[in-house]
Formats: sequence, C-alpha cells, structure tokens
Amino acid sequence: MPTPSRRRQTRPDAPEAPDASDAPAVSTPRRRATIHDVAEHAGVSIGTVSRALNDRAGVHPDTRLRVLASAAALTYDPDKAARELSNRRAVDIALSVAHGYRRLTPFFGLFLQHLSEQLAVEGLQVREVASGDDGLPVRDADAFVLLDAHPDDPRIGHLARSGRAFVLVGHAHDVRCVAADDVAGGRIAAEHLLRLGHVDSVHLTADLHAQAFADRAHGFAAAFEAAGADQPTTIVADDASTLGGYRAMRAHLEGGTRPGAVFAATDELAIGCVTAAADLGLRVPSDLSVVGFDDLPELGARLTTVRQDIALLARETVTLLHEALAGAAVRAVRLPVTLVSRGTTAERRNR
Amino acid sequence: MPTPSRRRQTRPDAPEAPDASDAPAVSTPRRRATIHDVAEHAGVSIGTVSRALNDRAGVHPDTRLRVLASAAALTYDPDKAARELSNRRAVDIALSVAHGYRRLTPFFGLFLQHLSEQLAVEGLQVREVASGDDGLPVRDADAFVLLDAHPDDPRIGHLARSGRAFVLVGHAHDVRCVAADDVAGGRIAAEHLLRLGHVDSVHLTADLHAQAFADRAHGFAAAFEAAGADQPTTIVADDASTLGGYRAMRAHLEGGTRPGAVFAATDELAIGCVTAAADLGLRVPSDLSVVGFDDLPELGARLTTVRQDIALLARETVTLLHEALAGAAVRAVRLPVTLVSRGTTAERRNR
DNA sequence: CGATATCTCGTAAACGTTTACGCACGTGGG
DNA sequence: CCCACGTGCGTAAACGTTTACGAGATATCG
Repeated sequence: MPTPSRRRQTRPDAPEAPDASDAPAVSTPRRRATIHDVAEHAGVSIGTVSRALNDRAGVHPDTRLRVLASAAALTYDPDKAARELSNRRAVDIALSVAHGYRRLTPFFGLFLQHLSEQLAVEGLQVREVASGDDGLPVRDADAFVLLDAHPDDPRIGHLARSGRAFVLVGHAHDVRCVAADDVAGGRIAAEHLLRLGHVDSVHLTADLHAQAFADRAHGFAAAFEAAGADQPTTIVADDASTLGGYRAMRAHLEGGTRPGAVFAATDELAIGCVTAAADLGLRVPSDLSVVGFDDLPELGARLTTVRQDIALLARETVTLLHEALAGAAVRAVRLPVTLVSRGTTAERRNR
Repeated sequence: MPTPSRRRQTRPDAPEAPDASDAPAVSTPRRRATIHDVAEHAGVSIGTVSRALNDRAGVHPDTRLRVLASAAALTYDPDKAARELSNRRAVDIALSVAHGYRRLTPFFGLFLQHLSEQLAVEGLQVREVASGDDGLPVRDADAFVLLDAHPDDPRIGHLARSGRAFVLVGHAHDVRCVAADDVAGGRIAAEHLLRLGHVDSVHLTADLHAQAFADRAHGFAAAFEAAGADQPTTIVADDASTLGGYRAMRAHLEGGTRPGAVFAATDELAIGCVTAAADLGLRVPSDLSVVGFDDLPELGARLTTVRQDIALLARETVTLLHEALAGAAVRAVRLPVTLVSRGTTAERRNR
C-alpha cells in the first residue's frame, strides 16, 4: 500500500485555532473533517471514500463498511461548496416571493421547505430568497422560482424578456408554470358538499383577481350549476388571512342568513370561518359545515379540506426548473387535488 | 505577452449544449462566463482579474477599468461555490425556526431577510432553514441561529451539550443571545401613553410564557407603578395573530369597559385591536389609542409603535455568530428600542 | 498453466476562485 | 551608469470534492 501523501498545509493565514495543540478539547470548534481525514482513518484513498459514500459501484462491501464507520466516527460532512464545484452543479436558484419573506403565507412557507429539501437531494441550493421592493430579484441567478405572482406580475415580463430560466408557481399564460388544479379543487369541494345535502352553500374567498382564487370559485360554482342547484353566494374577504375570514364570515352570519355550509378558498380563511361560527354560538359541523383548501398540517388538523400535495408541487417545480435550464419548450402543469374529509363537514340537518 | 494557456476541457460528459455551434443564439442558456473568459477578453491573467474585481492593490487603474469593462460585457458573475472553497469561508449556518417556515411570523420573516443580506455581504450563506418536527435542526452545520425559542426549548440544551456554535435570537440565561430591550420597550410605551394622559390603559398580549412578552408586560406595568398610576389590565389573546388580537380585544370592549388606550405586545395584535375597535364603531385614535411593538413596514404603516431595529438585530446576530465560531465567551446583548409616534395615539379625551 | 476478463482501488485531473510569490519592467539616487 | 527598489502583472498552488483512467490482484476460461 502506498503511503498516503501528506496533506499540504502551506497557506500561511490559519486564523482559527489559537493554540494548535493537537488534543481536541471537548468543546473546541474543531476543524471539519475532510475526505482526506476519512481516507486516512479508514486506510484507503480519497477516491474510494468518495465512491463508498456516494454508493458508486466498484468498492468492496467490507471496504464500504469500513469507510462508513470512519466517516461516522469523524462526523464527516462533505463540504458543499467543493461538491458543487466538482459536480458542475452550481446552479444558483433565486426564490422570488412577491414581497420577501414578510408576507410569506403558511402555504408558501411549507412549499419553500419542501422545495429546499428537494433541491438538497440533488445537491442544488436555493441561494437567495429575496426580491427588491420593486419585486424584482435583487441578484442575478441561473434560474428563478416565482411565488405569489399575479398573471400580470411585472417580474414575469422582465424575466421572459431577458431570456432567463424561470418557473412560476401559480398559473399564467405562455409561461412555464405549475399549480394545483384549482378548478377541480373547487368542483370536488362542491361535490362533497352536495353529497351531504348542502344546496345552500356560500363561498368564502379573497381577491378574485388572483388566478388561483378565481379558478377555485369557478370550479365550485360550475359544479353547483351542473347539479342543477342554485348558485352559491360568494363572500369576498378583505384579505386571505384568518382575520379576514373571520370578519367576513361573522358579518355574513350576523346579517341573518344561515348557510348550511361554506367552502373557503384557503385553510386560513376556513379557520377564521370556524372561529367566527364558534363565537356566534354555531356548532361545526352540525350547524355549519366548512371545507378549506390546501391542507396545511398544523393549521387545520381537524379541517375537512381540499388537499394539494405540496411535496409534489415542489418536485414538479424542480423538474420544470431543469427543463428551463435545458431550454426545453414551455409547459404548464396542473397537479391533482383530493378531498380529505375530517371533522368540519356533516350531513345537512333538517331545520 | 505570454499566450494565455488554453482552458482545459477534458471532461467527457458535457450534457448541456446539444448543438455546440458557437454562435450564441439570443435565448440560449449560455454557459456562464468564468474568470478565465474575462481574463482572455481583457487580455490579462486571471490573477489580475481577481485583484481588479476584488479591489485588491497592485493593479494599474487603466487595467482595472479594462477588466471591469470586460466583466460587464460578459455579464461575469463569480461562481459562489468556487469562491467559498477558495476563501475557506464555507461556514454552513443553519437557521432553525421552531416549526419551519410554516409558522414564520412577519417579524421573523423580516429578520431572515436582513440576516441573509448581512451574511451575503461577508460571502457567507444561510444553508438551510429548517428543523425537524422534533424541533431539532435536520442537518449538521457549523453554526446555528435559533429563532422562536422559549427559554426551556430543547434545542438549546441539545446544542449546548454537543458543543455547537449557536446564537439564540431572543433571551435566555447562560447562552449567547440577542434581543431587543423588551423591558425598556414596555416602559417607553407606557411613558408615551401616560404623557398623553392615558391612565386607564390595558395591555394586550399573548402567551406570557414567552420571555419577550413577559418582559414587555413587566416594563409596561413597572412604568405605571413608577408613575403612581393604577396597574393596567392585561388581556391575554389565544395567540399573537391578528385574529387573536381582534377576538380578545373585541370581547374585552364588548364587556363594557372602555379603556382609553391599549399597548399591544406585537404589531399584529395591534392591527387586530385597531380592527376590532373599528368594527365596534370606535375611532382610533380619538376614542382609543393603540401602541404596537416591532414596527413592521407594511403591516402597520400608520401604527404608533415601539420600533426595534431589525437590521441591527441581524448584524448583531452575525457578530455573535462569529464569536461563537471563534469560541469566545458567551455574551447576551440587548438592543435599544425607540418609540415612533404615528397615527394611532392621541391625547386622552375628557368624557 | 498461461492468457484474459473482472473486481477493487489508487492516482491525478478538473471544477472556478483567491493569493503568495517572483519576474520584468521601469524610476530614482549614488 | 549601475544598483536598489517599487509597481504591475503572470504563474501556480491551494481549497475539498468527483470521476476517468490505469494498475494490480484475483478469478475464469481454454
């Protein structure tokens, strides 16, 4: 076995360890182990270590085990910069939320989490989450993910004109985009409610300017029409927050009408709605059935809702990102939604 | 002048450009320019390019200009992975929000934005924003920033025990942490209100278990006591959302008491409070003065509030991060707050 | 039993940057 | 006029990975 070539250590700055005593004191911010350390520890070469850790073929099972053990013993964590550099994978992806983090809805928060997980799997990185006050991404990047965009968002035209790779999470014409099938979502919410006998439903939404909300409303209304039922009343809240939903619903209920069910365009609106009903002494679901949209984990643990698969949304986003980078043809994808029936809907009571 | 050594291009995969025709079509996802391209374009060496672009000494002004022009012409953007690798700056910083992005408050959203800007200035990266459902960061990193932590958050003990570098944004004993001076904030809110003649104020808050809220309440009450005024009533909302503030305040106002002023522990609570007052026909500020906390840009454009400097908070966080990495002594820092008086407070009316 | 295929692994090049070092020019003073 | 020196720049090493290539060892086959 050839002696492992000594690591070169020529750079003369080394500002880290003030006392370079070799004993690794318990809480010393220890130097990160590199692949060389693992190789030395396991008595193999760095090539073998890399192959073993990346599940590449051509390494003996025993050796692999030994390498894995060494890596664990040294708490080896591959340097991401080096890996990216070597992989030619250094794709900068800028995430552009219309107004930065500050207006991040729980839905987009969850999406972000899935997206960065998905990208991490491929060794990619979300490099930036920001946009200037003009809404334009503040730095240059190889690809952009646009959140929260109206069809006429200035960012779309800007990115398209400059030939940048980007994908829109939402829906618009002639751009690469991905979104849940909102129309279908509205429809299955309606069908669920109709099946329970609720012909007197209302739709609680906000800002029908937003494509997603318009589509959900449309799907909902269309299903009622198809069933020969009366068109549902639409209530438009000031915004899509829980407070918006609460006030709009409370005002509506206090107006004297007592719908048997409400389809909220968002889980947040639904929560506001449920809260308003409770404050007015109405029991959910016996007095009022409520269907939400999104299926956010902890927000509506007990909410009957139209579920969209956020993990899938993130995966599709990444797929489209790759297509954009490769210069493929523009494509719009619609993701299926399902109704998950939980505790906030029940059969219509006779009054 | 020595001929610039031809770039090596030996790697045989090159899955990118299907047709390697040299003419750069307008919307072709062009190969990123590297420092070598800039060097060739400007007729200098890569070392000179690097020095010119990084404002290092030892490059002739004329040359510098030429390099800058070439870089601009090629839209050169240095590869971050390579830069980090070379710089030994590859510090992985994990941001740990108690429950991931999903419960990100506007305040923390804004903080995140400032933090990543601040880190970007130093060439550092926030590598991950996530934590598992157990609240523990999901990957290993060189340093951690903990958000949203109660003093007895399990993450603190875990990180401390394992000797990791971390800083807590908030306040707890015996850990490196940074937060606004919440007690002072409560005090100046009280002093502002007292100055306007409001001796019958209430405090709207949520979850006094949270250190920040407890401190704000304490500072507020202490100032009233110091002024010889009656202790303010405290209203505890279900949560710190706008809806929480709305419901708590509405219930209180409907209970018959009509305080002249309220100090909300959060701008969000304050918004809910203002909305509740409006819905009950009370005018702000003539019927009810409202003071918030945080000074979130678009949320409370017209809100009188206790301002904390979020950019400063981010800068201090980075400073502490460096100290943590360097193994310095633990230190807790308190940031000053100021009262910004806007449209939601007025002098007490005689009734 | 010798030639050859197969498996395992070590070596080195490459990714794109920063920076220490040294060389070739000048310019100044003795 | 020569030497010392400063200025501007090119060269190459280094950061920590991945991976093509080739070499040695072992197994397989004629």
